[in-house]
Amino acid sequence: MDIMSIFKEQANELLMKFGISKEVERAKEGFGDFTLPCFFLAKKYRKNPAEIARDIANKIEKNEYFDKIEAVGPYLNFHINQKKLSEIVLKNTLDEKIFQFDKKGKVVVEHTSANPTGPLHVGRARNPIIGDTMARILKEYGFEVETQYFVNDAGLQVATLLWGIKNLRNENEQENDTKCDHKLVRYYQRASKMAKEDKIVEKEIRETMKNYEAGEPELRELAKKEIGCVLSGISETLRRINVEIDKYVWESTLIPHTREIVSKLKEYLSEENGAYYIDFKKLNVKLQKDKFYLYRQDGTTLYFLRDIAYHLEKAKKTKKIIDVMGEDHKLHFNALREVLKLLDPAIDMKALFYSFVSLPDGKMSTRRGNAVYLDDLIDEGFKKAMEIIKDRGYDTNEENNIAMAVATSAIRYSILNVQEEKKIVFKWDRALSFDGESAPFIMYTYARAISILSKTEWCGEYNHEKLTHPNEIKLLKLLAEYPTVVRESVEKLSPYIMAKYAYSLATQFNQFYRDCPVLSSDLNTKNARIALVKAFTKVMEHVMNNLGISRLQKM
RNA sequence: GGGCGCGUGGCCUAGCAUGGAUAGGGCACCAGCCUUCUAAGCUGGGAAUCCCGGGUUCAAAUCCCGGCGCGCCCGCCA
Repeated sequence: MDIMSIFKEQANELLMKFGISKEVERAKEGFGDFTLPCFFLAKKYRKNPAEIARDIANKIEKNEYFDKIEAVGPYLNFHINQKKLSEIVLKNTLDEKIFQFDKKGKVVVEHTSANPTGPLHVGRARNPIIGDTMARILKEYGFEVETQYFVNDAGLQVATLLWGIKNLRNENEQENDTKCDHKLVRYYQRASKMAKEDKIVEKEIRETMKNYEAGEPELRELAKKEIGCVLSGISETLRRINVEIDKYVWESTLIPHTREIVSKLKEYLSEENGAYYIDFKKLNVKLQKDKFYLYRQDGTTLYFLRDIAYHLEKAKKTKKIIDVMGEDHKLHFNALREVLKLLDPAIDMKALFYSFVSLPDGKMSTRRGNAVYLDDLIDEGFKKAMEIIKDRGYDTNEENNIAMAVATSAIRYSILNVQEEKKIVFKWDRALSFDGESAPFIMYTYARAISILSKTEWCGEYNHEKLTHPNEIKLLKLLAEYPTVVRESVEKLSPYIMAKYAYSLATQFNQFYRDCPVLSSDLNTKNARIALVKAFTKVMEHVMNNLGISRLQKM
């Protein structure tokens, strides 16, 4: 239930009586709640906007939803009736109607899909954090969400890893890392370096890829074991930052379907030295390039083809598909969408693109070995949090829980708090910020609220008219925004809208906390304030859940 | 060279879609606030040519055109 729109519609209705169909806008802080800038009426009435605003303000009928409708210069400002506001917000939040959204059917959200050649690094981490958060918000909005990870076990990168494991691993080598992703990445790094310098190695890797696609049992076995192991390392890291993937789809399982798909695309195909590509000139689609290769000269499949097969597979489940991808995939995605349009016109594909996370001195790359691993960042955050809480009298178990929750939530938030299309330059102190606009700030605020509730018994009754302090009213208004925030995050496919909301909600609660004592107030005020704190914790729980930020009762 | 995205105090960031009222936050810095619901908090302060130049408009950070800078893409890699 969208509470703010109830008030907005009331305002629009009042204006309809003047023949004004332009909708009111949200007013700036200090100018009421909604406003109608009257400039656009100036020509029609041949009067200056301020005069028009004044005229309307004099004639307009108020109703129970508004206290005051006044002209301020050329603006007509609407002030919401506070009692009506507190009544509606408290009631609908406490009985959870504010969290009810229409059911919207299935959607597949693909995210992360990092090559299983090594540990997740901080550059890659933007994908699961944005993807998982988007999936959570879609769920909240009423979608039935399935998240998927496309496991690239068929391409050149993975063949490089397999070749490396087969040829470079020896029993004398110390493999101190306990996680496979960290243990095996060295072979990938060495093998790709060798392939660059040595034509024979490169040829062998291509041979490996070919044999793997052809289904050679020994290689299949090796891949299943070792890639599976790297992947379990990656998913363990993901779990540490509260990311759970519903389904892993291995690329190699799709290769058998590719022949059939290609036969349907025959009329758009061209051949060059035995390699096949889709010619976008034949599709009459203008992209930055025309040739999208499906098969190599040696007959092995290419990512573009496998991705077509994968998306058709997704489309069997639902036509609504959302891909979370780095901005480097934009051209690929546009081409993919065009091809899928031919194969299944009902497919509704959307993409959430994000820009890269780089290091101050340039790109992060597993292959080049200059990446900051996500596991290391989490460990570092854990240490930092431990340092802060070690003298606060928690037992070891609690300490570990709190420090881990703080570290992982802080990392998630530092990514989510930036608009997706802005690039991020990684800095340790920024990624692990615990003050100001950060997850720990939000978690701390929540813990404060919980602490109040834990110190009192509440009868469940309240008189909403007791809430009159400006910081009570502001908090109520912000709570009322929740459904709008969810909807906007979904419509714009932008989790950061939710992240910004979490911060403003926490900030506003802290203002309330400072000015409006709960437990020491007279009984009626106390009960109303408890209701408000309760409402706040309910909304905040949903917000934190949307963002994948852990909730702590104490910290 | 072409395409896409970004450019806001020392650093980071919101606002830009749908032009409007003092450009909102955070970090860092300075000065304050813990005998009263958790100081990971709160209050106050200094700090901005909204990349540059044109244009549209009563009004431009926001729209249009032209530059500049940065990132990404233009692979029989993914």
